[in-house]
Amino acid sequence: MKASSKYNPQEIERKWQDKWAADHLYEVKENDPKPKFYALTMFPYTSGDLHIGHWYAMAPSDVYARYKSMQGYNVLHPVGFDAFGLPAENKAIATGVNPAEWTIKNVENMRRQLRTIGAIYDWTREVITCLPEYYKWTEWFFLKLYEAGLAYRGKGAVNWCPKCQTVLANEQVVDDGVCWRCESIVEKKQLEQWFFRITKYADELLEYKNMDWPERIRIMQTNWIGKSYGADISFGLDHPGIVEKEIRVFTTRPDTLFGVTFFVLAPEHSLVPALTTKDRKDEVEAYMRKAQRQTEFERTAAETEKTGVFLGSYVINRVNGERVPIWIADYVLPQYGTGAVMGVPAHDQRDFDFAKKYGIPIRIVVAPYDWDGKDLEAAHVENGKMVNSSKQFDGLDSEEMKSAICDYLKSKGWGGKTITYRLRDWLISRQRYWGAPIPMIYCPKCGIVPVPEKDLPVLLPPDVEFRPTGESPLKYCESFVNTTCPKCGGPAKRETDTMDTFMCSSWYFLRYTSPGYDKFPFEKSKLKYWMPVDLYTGGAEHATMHLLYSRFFIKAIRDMGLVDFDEPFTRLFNQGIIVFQGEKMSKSKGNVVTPDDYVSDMGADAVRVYLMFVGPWEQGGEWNDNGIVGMSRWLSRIWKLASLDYAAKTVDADSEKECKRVMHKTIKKASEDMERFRFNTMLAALMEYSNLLNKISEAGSVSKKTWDEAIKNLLILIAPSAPHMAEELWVNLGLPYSIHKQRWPGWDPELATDEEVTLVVQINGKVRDKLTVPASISEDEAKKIAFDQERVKSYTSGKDILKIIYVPGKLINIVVK
RNA sequence: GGGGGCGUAGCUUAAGCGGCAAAGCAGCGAACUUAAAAUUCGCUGGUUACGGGUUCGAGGCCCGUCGCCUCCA
Repeated sequence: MKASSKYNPQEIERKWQDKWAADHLYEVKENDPKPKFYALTMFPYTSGDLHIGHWYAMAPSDVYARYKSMQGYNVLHPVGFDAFGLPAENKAIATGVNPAEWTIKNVENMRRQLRTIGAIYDWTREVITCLPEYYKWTEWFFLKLYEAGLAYRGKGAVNWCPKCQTVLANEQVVDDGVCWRCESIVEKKQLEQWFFRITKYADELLEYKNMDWPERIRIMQTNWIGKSYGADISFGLDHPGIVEKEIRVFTTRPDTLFGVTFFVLAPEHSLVPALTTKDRKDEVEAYMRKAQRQTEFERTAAETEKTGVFLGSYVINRVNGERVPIWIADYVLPQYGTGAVMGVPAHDQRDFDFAKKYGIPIRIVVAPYDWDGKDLEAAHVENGKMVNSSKQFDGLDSEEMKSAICDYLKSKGWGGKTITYRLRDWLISRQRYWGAPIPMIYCPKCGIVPVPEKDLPVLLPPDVEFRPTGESPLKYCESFVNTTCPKCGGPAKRETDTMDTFMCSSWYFLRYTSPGYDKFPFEKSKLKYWMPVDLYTGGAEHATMHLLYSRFFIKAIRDMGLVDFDEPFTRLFNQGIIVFQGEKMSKSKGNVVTPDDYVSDMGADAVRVYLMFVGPWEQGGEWNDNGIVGMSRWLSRIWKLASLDYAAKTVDADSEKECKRVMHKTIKKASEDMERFRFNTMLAALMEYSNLLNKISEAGSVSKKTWDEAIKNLLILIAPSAPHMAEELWVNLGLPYSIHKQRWPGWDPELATDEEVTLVVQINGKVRDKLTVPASISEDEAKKIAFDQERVKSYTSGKDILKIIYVPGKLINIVVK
């Protein structure tokens, strides 16, 4: 039984992975009397290699899933691959290798790497989004969204990435206006594209119904949706040669309407050429060209100086009949609101700077409550009392003014209260090959016709030519493009754009519930059993992309009657980032840590345990080669402890008690830390526990029975974290296979509390003595003992005792003078 | 510029309520060894970023400064 005295992870890890698989130990069934728990980790993109970041996402979530399973839940913890996407296609363009081949090869490698983690993945449920059996249903969902009026074709200024040769959704343009994937500067293009009507759900997306999500992510989504209350206001236009008689603006500050002293259009605004007077023409055109060259970020950043040009013409502020000069300025963007804003320098800092620069009057209409009548040094953006706004409104508080002016505008037909959102509809067309085809047909007679359901999937043609220009090969694939109209049977052309891969990831968690089902995207009864996801873990970078899209998707199909819940992910948790040498790991910096070497060297259990120990999971941590060695040594010490032939020598009651007490304390601590994902502190507690057991083993101070129980619990507590080692030691002790089917232990609160405590005695806040007393000691008794101490007497004799502070179980502080 | 978070031993992190500043690694020493590695035992290591305040008592609370991260503009 004690044959293998040395910890040899290479040998046992492989052995148990094979045995668990052969025994179908982790395959999950729905007909289980235990309560269900769906623990999901964001599936990886098929980049080809599993790096340490993947491990950091997957190993701790596996620990938690295992813990839930030992607690008596029927746990679904699946894995799959996000397999469509640009890198595969770029590879094809560069090297000629087929994207499907490249991807599947990567899947195979990553699958092999994933198996080394030793997770409880049920591999029978694996999902790969680029396989026809999966993307058939992605297309099917597109058709359903189209039928529901949630997918439409629209024209607009879109984000175009010149390097990826495709359009991007707003969410996919990050930081300084660059592509989220390749960091090229994004350009604007006018194109016809497919959109999903996510804005229809803007309000419901702000509800976060029954969602236990980090505040941070909710704030990011709320900011992204950007609901703002304000007013829509019409300004009069009377210009020879222009049919329009008004320009409308949106503002969140209708209360400042009487303070308007200039009016700004985006340089791209369609009325700009007509509104430009002859003498201003050259200057205006030069300015428009300059604006075009700048990125959105450069134009709107707070640091860049605001510039503009007067057009020479005017709008009418209807509430006071004033002629307001029209300017163009690059800080106004055509795609936000109406591409026009009213300039109120007294109450908006950007407008203030602009007015100062060009000598435009600054008129105060919202007076600060303590205003002395002097000019402002900076814009007054807070509330105040209305002035200079006609008799009807002067004296109102600016908050009251907001609704008063809106009512007034409405009564005159000049506008009124309105709500706007920053959120735009989700642009899902991609001019690329490696994605799920959009199942639509263009017929010269019938127009846009959806592919009938029975003809799904629209398959990607395997034999296409990848051009170095980056253009989609589908456009030039005759056999793909040319088809017949399902309505009239005449010749027609297929849509050659494919779907944004975020569409694939908006429903993959549904597919895990019904592996291989071919009549529908999921089996309704199984979906009903598992969904919603109880715990979803992954990186925070998906806050306004994947996580928002998935929420929209579920709401959309709920309204079609396909599911009966409102939100896909009940609890969300974001792990932090593992850095190396103080920097985020990236291929370009060449500081990527590959887990494979560490796994073959020290074992998967050591890597798992180390990643759990580097810091709180949500915070991430620093990868350090020395650190993992320490963890590996600790596992070796546990190996030794659990393998040694324990013999009781001098059994004493105190040691027995202490052993049991620490055991119960450790169970308590480990359970509580598990619930909070504080794996690092859980392991610290397990270390202290194993250190104690080590001392006991040398002294032989507890009975064999107590020892066996202590070791048994140690192994169970470490089983989720180091599953291979725990299983091997468990079986070696002759205990019934498998440790992973054992119940997580409970603790006895009475046994977990200390019988004796150390009471600190302070004089004037300084520690002067320490007493060991029974935990149940009364206040009077404690004080009496404290004052009996010689050390205490030496500090108190001859002095006045002003105050005694007693904190039960902690300290006595005697204040003397 | 605004919101949020963080700053504790050389490194990575602990200290639910304000109440003994801890652990792992690294470092040093010892045992074992011909020697080393490995292992075991022991030790060292602190102005809790800085400056003020509240309190009997502050790593924690309040105010200010500096540095880093993050979201928004």
